[in-house]
Amino acid sequence: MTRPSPETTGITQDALLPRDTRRSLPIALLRAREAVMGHFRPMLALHDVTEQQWRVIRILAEAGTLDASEMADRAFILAPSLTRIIRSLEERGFITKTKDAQDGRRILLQITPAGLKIINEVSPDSRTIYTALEQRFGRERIETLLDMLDELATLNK
Amino acid sequence: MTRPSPETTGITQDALLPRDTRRSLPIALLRAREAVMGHFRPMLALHDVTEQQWRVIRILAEAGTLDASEMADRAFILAPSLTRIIRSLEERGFITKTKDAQDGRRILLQITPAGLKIINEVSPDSRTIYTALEQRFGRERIETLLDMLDELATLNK
DNA sequence: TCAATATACTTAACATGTTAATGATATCGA
DNA sequence: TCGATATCATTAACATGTTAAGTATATTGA
Repeated sequence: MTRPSPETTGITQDALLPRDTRRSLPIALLRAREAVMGHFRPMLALHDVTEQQWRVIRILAEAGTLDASEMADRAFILAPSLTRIIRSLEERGFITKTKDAQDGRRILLQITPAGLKIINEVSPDSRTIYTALEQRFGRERIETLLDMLDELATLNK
Repeated sequence: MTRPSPETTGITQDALLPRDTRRSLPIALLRAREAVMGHFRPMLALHDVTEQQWRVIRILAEAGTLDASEMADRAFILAPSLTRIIRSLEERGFITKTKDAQDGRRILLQITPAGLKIINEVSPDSRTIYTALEQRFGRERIETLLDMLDELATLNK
């Protein structure tokens, strides 16, 4: 995995070139994420939920009632996307949406029995996949990786 | 950062619950990636290029002429997205698109002088941001992280 | 109290992600 | 040689990402 010589790159002013793309942190993060999701996505598709829809109902099951802002934080979904996902999940009967009585700006989200049903259907498959990943990559190393990723994510906070 | 007790989560059947969302590898990868791109995106926006457009012209500058499939591999962009990005970059005069004479299915991509101009404008800013990141996170640790991410991405190949 | 400001969510507009289907060209094999 | 199959790129359709603007409600401070 050495960098090709300038003669083969079509460019010679090496000092002006950006970093080697193959060691780019953003792309490496994308590839890794995609590799991981590649294991989960087909299974989620079988249950007819998208990755983001799954994140939202899963977090609701985990945390109980949440308002949209907190959900956006936890699921790491931007507000405009969340608005659409909430609409879709509500139409499909997986969650309910009510206005907060104390603060009329806030929208409270709650999972429904149908939502819990999906959770119970998907969770075993999800666990199986995750366990296999853990065994292949190593539980310890996943923990290490999670710690590094968290540090990277919170560098400027 | 301990998991809340079941009483506060709205759920009691813990065995059926998915893994703790806060230690989810896909979300952690997303957060980390977003944190990194958060440094670069505003700068790219000033130069009026998206992250993906930047990846494409940067790889073209690095590698010379490439066909669309190879570009998709290297930039980690799916073919349908790449089709649109190529159209946009061609309209803006940053790349040229020609049919391969040997294989009529393939599209050959090449960077233009205008494309190189953008590279030369953006690269210094990009390097500055990356260097700052390296200093804060540690060059060694970035290398370690890149290795782990690469391994994760290639687990099933 | 009330005007200015801030916050929570939504909408708009455009770019990209994702899967499936399609069209065009190459390649393979009987 | 030619039909079956594979490969490359595009299109279609829908979901999400991203930034900016808009709407409604809360909060603040003179």
